[in-house]
Amino acid sequence: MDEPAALAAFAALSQETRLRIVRVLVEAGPDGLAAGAIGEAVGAAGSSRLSFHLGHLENAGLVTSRREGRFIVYTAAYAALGGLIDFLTRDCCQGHPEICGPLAAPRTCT
Amino acid sequence: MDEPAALAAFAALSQETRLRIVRVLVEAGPDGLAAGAIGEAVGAAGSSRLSFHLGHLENAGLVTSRREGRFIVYTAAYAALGGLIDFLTRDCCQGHPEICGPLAAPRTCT
DNA sequence: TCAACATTTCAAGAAGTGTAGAAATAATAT
DNA sequence: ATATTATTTCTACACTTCTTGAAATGTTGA
Repeated sequence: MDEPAALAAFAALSQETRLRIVRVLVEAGPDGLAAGAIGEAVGAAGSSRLSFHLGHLENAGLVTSRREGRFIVYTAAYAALGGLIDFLTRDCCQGHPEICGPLAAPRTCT
Repeated sequence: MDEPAALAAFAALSQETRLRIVRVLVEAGPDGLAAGAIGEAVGAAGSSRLSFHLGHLENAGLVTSRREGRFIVYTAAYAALGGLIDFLTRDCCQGHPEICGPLAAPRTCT
């Protein structure tokens, strides 16, 4: 992930509704979730607002979409999220690995 | 780091000048850098623009400041950056550790 | 105390972002 | 064909953010 992509990702995640969408999609797993279900989960059902935010996230590369019958199913882009984590980690250790200490330790899933 | 703090951090990092400031400060290490030096490094010297962005970053908890004689010295808040990385990592693995795979691997400094 | 330096605060305008409702598109079922 | 369901696109407006220049604040040295 390069700087422009990271900027876009940060901008996408800096909005409550969008951050919620990403979390919901991450929980949903690789199968993804239809727009309607996402809307219900984040409290923006059937609205143009949802489309707006989903579009923003897709633009930033944090989610992908596919049509499935009547539904449009969104999925978290795990690779992009990982790339963002790497970007931050790199930034934080830049030239001074000793500073970050615990940051360089493995992060495990709880 | 909780959700509101993460939102503020993402918002702070979603701006080119501010992202540059953070990178410069991380490189500078724990001694930090005076506002003037930061301004030169990021191409916003002697401007109120710089203050605006530094204030934004400080508000988000990503940098701290202290007066040193005539200078005001800013330092990267490494703990906050680490907290943000943890937040993202947690989000990404939420309920589905097997999904993230490589994300759960140790991140090392290069 | 006065002058110079480093940085911030203030005020105003331009640009960008988020929200809401109505109309448009796409797929399915009758 | 028509109606129904799912979602997006369009338009307009309120709100926030970024930038700029001028004035104010705090610190040091002569």
